Amino acid sequence: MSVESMAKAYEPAAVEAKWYPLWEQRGYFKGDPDSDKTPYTIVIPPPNVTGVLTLGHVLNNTLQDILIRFEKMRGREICWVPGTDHAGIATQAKVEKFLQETEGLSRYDLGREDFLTRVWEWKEQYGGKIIQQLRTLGTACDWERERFTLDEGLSNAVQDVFVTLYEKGLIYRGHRIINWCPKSRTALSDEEVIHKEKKGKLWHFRYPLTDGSGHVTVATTRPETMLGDTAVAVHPDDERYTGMKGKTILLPIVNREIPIIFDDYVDKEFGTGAVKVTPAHDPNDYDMGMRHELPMITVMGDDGAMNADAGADFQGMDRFVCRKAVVAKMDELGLLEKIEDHQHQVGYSERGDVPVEPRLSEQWFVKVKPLAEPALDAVESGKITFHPARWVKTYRHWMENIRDWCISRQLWWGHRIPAYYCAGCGETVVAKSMPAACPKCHTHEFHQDEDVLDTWFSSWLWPFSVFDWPTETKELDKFYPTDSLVTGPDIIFFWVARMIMAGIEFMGDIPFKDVYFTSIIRDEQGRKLSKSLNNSPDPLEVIATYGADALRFTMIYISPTGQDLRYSNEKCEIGRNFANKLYNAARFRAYHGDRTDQWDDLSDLGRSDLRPDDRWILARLNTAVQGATTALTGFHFHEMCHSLYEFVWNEFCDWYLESAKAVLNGDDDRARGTVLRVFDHTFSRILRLLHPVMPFITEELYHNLGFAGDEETVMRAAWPVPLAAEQAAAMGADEEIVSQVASKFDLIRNIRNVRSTYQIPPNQKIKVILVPADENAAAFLQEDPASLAALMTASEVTIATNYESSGSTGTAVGDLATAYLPLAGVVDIDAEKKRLRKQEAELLAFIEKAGKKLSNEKFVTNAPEKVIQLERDRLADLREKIARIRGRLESLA
RNA sequence: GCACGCAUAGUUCAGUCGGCUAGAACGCUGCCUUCACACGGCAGAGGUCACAGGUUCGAGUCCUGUUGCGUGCACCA
Repeated sequence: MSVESMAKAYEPAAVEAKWYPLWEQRGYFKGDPDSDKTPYTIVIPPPNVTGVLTLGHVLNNTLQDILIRFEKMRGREICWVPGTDHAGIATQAKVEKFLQETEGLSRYDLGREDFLTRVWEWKEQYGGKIIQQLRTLGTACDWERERFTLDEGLSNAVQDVFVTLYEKGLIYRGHRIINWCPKSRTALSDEEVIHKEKKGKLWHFRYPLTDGSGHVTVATTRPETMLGDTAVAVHPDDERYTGMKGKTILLPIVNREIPIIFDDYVDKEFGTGAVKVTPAHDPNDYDMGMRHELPMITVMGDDGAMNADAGADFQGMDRFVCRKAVVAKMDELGLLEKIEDHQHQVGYSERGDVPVEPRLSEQWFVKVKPLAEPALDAVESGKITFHPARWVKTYRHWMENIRDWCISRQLWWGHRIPAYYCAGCGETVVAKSMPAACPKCHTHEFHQDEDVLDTWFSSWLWPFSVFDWPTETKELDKFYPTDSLVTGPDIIFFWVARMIMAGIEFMGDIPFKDVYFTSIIRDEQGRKLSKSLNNSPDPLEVIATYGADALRFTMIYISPTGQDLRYSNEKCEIGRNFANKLYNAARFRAYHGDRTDQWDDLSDLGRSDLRPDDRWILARLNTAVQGATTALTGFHFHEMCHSLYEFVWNEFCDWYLESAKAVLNGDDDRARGTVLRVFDHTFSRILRLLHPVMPFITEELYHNLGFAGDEETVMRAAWPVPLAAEQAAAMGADEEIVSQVASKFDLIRNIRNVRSTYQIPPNQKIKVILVPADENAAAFLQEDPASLAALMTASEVTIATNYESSGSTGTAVGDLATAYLPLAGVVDIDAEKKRLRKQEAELLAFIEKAGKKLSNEKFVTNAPEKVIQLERDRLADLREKIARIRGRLESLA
């Protein structure tokens, strides 16, 4: 590609639009079950079919894409299965709202069948938007395998599982108190209830004793439930109430006679020590009700309004309206003793965002304890690894205290429960299809259970249902168990734990080996992103402004390990600027001609063929390759981005590229060729290392610089491996060169500092005389004076054993040498002394510290020899350097 | 209440096994349209590693406690 056709700044839009369709068409993302390669599989956490791309998805899917592309380059047969979740409540609510707004119809107007037809229509038209949006991000998903949790195959798996668990006795139907969402009018699982800290009131009511001998004061946060009270409970040891044994209470307003019961559950210290008991509307009261065989009176309907059993005065009232009415009535009756402010936790429906109502009803449950035990063991034993590991504790706590999972939902959108009830005798038959005849009464008439299943009852099967389980497909054989799961810690119970249970139960094997929990994204003020705060940036806009690569890189670069991530759009400048840096390094390369022929393999090059700076960059590249590989295999994405960023920017561009100019702008063709080979070799590796994070620009530049053929891709290039130790040694790309060149850069920096002090224009070339600190330094500096001159912007670099400065001369004291800069008329003796004295003071502080350490006998006797020697060497170096500074100061005096 | 996490430069964060002068980005100061890049370069300023103890030759790092912030779980009506 010609330099002229390359714009000065990188423009990602066209590049990104060009590559994605090519990748997809050429089938680079396809997972082949017949391949001989070791598979590497990821199943996407299926986003809601109603969803649009959020930053959370960007982070999550970028991480998966990094793993997939990394493992593909490492030679694995990759398979990343995408798809969407039917998201029961969310989708049903969304379509209901849509129908209400567009046609003024409710789901009841349409009826179940027609409503479902409309939801499917809606799904076809508007659903799965996010699937298209993910392509914009560059994700290497195997789109031909896209699945939907409500498609035919997955529904089959769901039914199969339901029937199996029922037959094993792990699914049962029971009359229990469950969490009810009055807005969505459905049961919820415990996990779908969010506890919010709320300021409330504690009302103290007087409940008169039936015999007229006084009253008991009860405290409640929920006055409306008193209409369903069937007892008052006190602690058996509470002396205040010992005389109440056998007595009853005449429940005010309702005028129902209810017993006083004695139960350990009651806390004597709280409130008045007496609790009103409403078994149908409180889980604890329900337990007491069961223990004491109390009647259970439901006083509310499914919409949260009071029913007939609440009494004619309250029937039809909303629960919160009724609360006020009951308090007013009690006050009127003179039975309201006092009202206290009370801070407490109120359970809210995750989806409906209204307080949940504990409600007694007939629901289906999964008995999870037997499933949880092996699932806990899989994580504790290390068969499954969590990253970061601390989530294991959270997981363990939940698994050890797990309660049965309420799986029935009073919705229409979802997998219908495969239970059939005989019209004749009421017999329940659980089967994948409507039974032909009742096994008991031989009736042929059945009706299917009206309820559908919790959405998570299909997603927990996702890692194998996407491969058409229970059919024994070759995909299932090849790609299960999957390798890594990337997801948010917020769904560890909803999804991760349950997938582990299902995998072990139905496949007999764990569903994945590693689980990486992503950061939670917050805005700059640390608030969670939410629609209502209007602080959720639209990733598509960000991509349009900065590019997908920039967004991807930035997200990973700024996400701290295992903590929340603070995001703002401006931070995408990090990724954009970095992409631009890479692009311009490529542009620089293009100025200097076509790709070299032997760019990939440098094994013919020996130490003497290479300049110190070439050897240095090859050694640093080795470190970068090792670092990136270790970081990625350990799921340290953030670390990988930081180290590559620094390598590319601070080492490759700031130093190597500048040093290369010394040769490239010269006229030694052989030397030019070698430097270009080293450049091409290093830059091609940089592009490969960065490809998983920044797929578009790396592919573009890999082609532009001729590293890939027309039909090829950087995706199929091998992941870089460090040089073998012998080869690195033969090339002189070793520790010694790294340390020498670091010292050289220190010297150059010192010289630049002098230039800066005297405001020498950056392009003005000056004479530099170097007096090396010792013979090694002298030999090293002699090796490549050209790069020294280039990096110092020197007209002439003289290496001398000593130098008698005369007149106006600046001095730079570095590790390798003292540099003299004859600068006629600009050097200020006082400024010069000041600068040197500052350097002297700094060194002195370190010398004292090191001296103290070494004169400490305990240090010398206890510390490892290596550490002591290091300290001695350091002290010697510091002393040598400070002597040079002092010498110079004397000569200035 | 229980559990987990966090506290390092103005800000957001790195800092591996305890060991060389604690790093980066953004921001800040000065110089520079220089030949890949002003989405840039060069030079620089900026730190009581929350606090108090302890272990150690040596602590940002390990231990104990304190304070502050955050998250998860939990039936206190």
